Amino acid sequence: MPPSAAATPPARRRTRARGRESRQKILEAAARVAGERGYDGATIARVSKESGLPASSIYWHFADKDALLAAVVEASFELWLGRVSLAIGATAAEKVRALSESVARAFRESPDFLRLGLMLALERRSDELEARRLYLRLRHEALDRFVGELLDERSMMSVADARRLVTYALAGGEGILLAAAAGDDDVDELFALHATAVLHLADVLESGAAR
Amino acid sequence: MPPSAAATPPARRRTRARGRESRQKILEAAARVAGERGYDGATIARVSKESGLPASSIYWHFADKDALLAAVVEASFELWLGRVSLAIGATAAEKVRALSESVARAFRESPDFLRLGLMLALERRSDELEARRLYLRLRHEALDRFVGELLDERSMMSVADARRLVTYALAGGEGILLAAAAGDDDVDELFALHATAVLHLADVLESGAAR
Amino acid sequence: MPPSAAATPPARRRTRARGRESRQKILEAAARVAGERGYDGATIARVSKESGLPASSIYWHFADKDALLAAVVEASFELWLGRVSLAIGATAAEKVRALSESVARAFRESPDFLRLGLMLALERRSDELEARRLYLRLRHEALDRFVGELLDERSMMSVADARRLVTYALAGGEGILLAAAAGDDDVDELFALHATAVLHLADVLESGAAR
Amino acid sequence: MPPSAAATPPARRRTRARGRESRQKILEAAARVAGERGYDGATIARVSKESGLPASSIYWHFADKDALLAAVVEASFELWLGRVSLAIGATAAEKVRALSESVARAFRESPDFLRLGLMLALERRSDELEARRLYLRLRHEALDRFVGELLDERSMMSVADARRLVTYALAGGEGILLAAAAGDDDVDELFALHATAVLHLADVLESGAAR
DNA sequence: AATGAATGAGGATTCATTCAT
DNA sequence: AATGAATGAATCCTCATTCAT
Repeated sequence: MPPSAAATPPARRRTRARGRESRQKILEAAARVAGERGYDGATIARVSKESGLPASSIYWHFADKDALLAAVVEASFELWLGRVSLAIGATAAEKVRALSESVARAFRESPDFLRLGLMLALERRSDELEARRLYLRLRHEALDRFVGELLDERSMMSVADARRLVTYALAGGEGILLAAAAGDDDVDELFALHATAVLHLADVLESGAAR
Repeated sequence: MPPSAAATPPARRRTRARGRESRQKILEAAARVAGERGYDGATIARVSKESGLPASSIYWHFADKDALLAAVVEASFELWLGRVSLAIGATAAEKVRALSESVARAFRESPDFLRLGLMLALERRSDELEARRLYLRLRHEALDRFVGELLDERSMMSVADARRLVTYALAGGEGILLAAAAGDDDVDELFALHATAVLHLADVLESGAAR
Repeated sequence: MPPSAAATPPARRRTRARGRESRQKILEAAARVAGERGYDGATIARVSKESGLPASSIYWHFADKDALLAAVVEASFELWLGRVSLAIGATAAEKVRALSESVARAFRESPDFLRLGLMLALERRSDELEARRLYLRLRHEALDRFVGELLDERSMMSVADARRLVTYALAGGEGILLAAAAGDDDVDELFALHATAVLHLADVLESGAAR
Repeated sequence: MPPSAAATPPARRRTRARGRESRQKILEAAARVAGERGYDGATIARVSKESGLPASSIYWHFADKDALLAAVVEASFELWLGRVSLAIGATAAEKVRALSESVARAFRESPDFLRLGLMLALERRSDELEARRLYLRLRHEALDRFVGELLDERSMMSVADARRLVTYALAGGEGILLAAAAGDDDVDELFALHATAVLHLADVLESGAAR
């Protein structure tokens, strides 16, 4: 049924500006909804209600639902990456510790976006989703960047090992996020354990005795 | 209304038996579909086509979609738990190693069911899903059982620490499953790293220096 | 879904007796349900749940839904008519008064059945309902009987006038039932007014000045 | 997404206007169908076919079936009330007679809408219907208005008596409508009797001898 | 005398999307 | 830069009914 005109029609401003604003509102609403109910659950109607804009307006800003969610993924990922401070430190141990910590922080700060990402990763449908493809690509790129940061100097770890380590560090973080979603609430302790584990693995890998 | 005479009295139990069979077919079809496309993607129409039974027949066996998926979760979980062989071993280290290994095996063998579980865990909708609730409860119970197995003798680990360790072991496994879904394909290596990490954490926790 | 076997399977008794019993239970359940929600709302599933018998058992006792509701109408009408004591009295006035009173009583005592009747009367579907036809026929017959009772002696009223009077008496009662359903709760007062009105009309009609 | 240039600026307000039109068409179709087959019988599919608009369009204009039928009730009631000309007259008798007549006329002219109303009034389901609630409320308001018209000058009747009288007048009309639906076809004569009866009751009530 | 199981048709409602303005 | 209105396909689920046992 017609959405019965919620807010007051705001004084006609710069149309361009309004445009950006609306787009932003839609993106935020979509991020919220998709973070809560996944790709399928993020219906256009729900995004419309949440953003206050009619469904047809969403289609003015985005080609279709897939494009909208891809845009959400892109924007959110950017924000998230920004939050993951670079792993700085003189020794490898320091760098690994810094990496662990920043991952933990980033996970604790953007649970909504990450939940969406994980849901997208789990999807297995035949019609490939652009949003999913993009998430996986960005995740991959982030992983590469972390590897680079870990290695840039004379490290005793091989590239392959560094990649393994970073992959494990990330996967562990995601697993903890999942455990949190499943109700295991001592997330902080889990992250602490994870840090210990990753440090140990770094040690092992560096000393060459790797797996 | 009443027929004039009695019918032929032959071969009893046909419909009864067929009922069980159909129920099973539906359950299997639903498990397959839901493992692939999640709760929302597991439409009744899809399950109907996959199982060969009309949609209305599905409703004879299950109250609604939620009850169907809850039944899937229950049956699959049972199967899965059966696959996780008990963690036997004399020393704590042996038991931890056995635990790691069986978790790894179980994860590699039932990826479909676990994917469904992870998707359910990530859902965050207002209308609570019975299927989700059940999955979380069963996961919790399994965790408890693992803790019990780890502790039953004179262990130097506190109950709390054992729970932490098991939770981390499980979360890590789930994270690796996720990483696999995200395209990191060296799953075996990740599980190897995970085993090393869990063993190390067990050591740390046992020596009392627990965080 | 399968109704999960509610009551204990009662000790196998005379099958014939059980048959009548079941039929009765179904009839009562159907009367209740149909009195509450009308013909369309009286679904076989609802009657099944209310009676405790499976839907297929209902079809063993009744050819189809229409036949079931027709049986309900027949049985209920009989009961109802039994409650309307004959209009006895020496003078016409006394008889009219007796008629009014017994109608009022009967209406107050069988509201469920009467509601069903009124709903059936209001139906206007192309596929004629047997239940509806039967109700209308029985109502007509009851009306005739009342007319007969009013007239059997040397009355000054013409047959046509008596029929008019009885029709009005009945319609008024039905209207009051409706008003009650609509929330006008002083039903007793309305029946009192109605009695006064009918008596007056009897007077008018008898004195020949009838319209 | 944004087209490169502006479109031609001609003839505004077409879709807007069509919207009202469609809504009206749906409302009319629904009134027709519901008047014929009641609430349950008024399926969305039927209304869709009758109105010429697809089912999904009906849901653009109305939240759900209940809201649609409530809108039907509201619109029809308004029309109906408009038809019941005010009860004017110098003496009470004249006013009562005018009331009777206008009620009779209104009943004869809007049988479809009234049948729907009566069916709604008779419903007794657990999930309360908004359409039913609205009908009852409007009927109540109309009753109040009639009472007001009957009383506004120095009348010898108490408010309570006036209310009784009006309630009886209305209930009688409804009963006659029902009798008509049940096949008693001398509706005009019944209304004549009813007028006589109501007039007499007014007399009785005014002379203070009220029951 | 019953009943588990099945089924096609139809129930209300929501979906993503389009189009004229 | 938007948005009211529309729409066909799909959603979940219920319907009356049948049939083998």
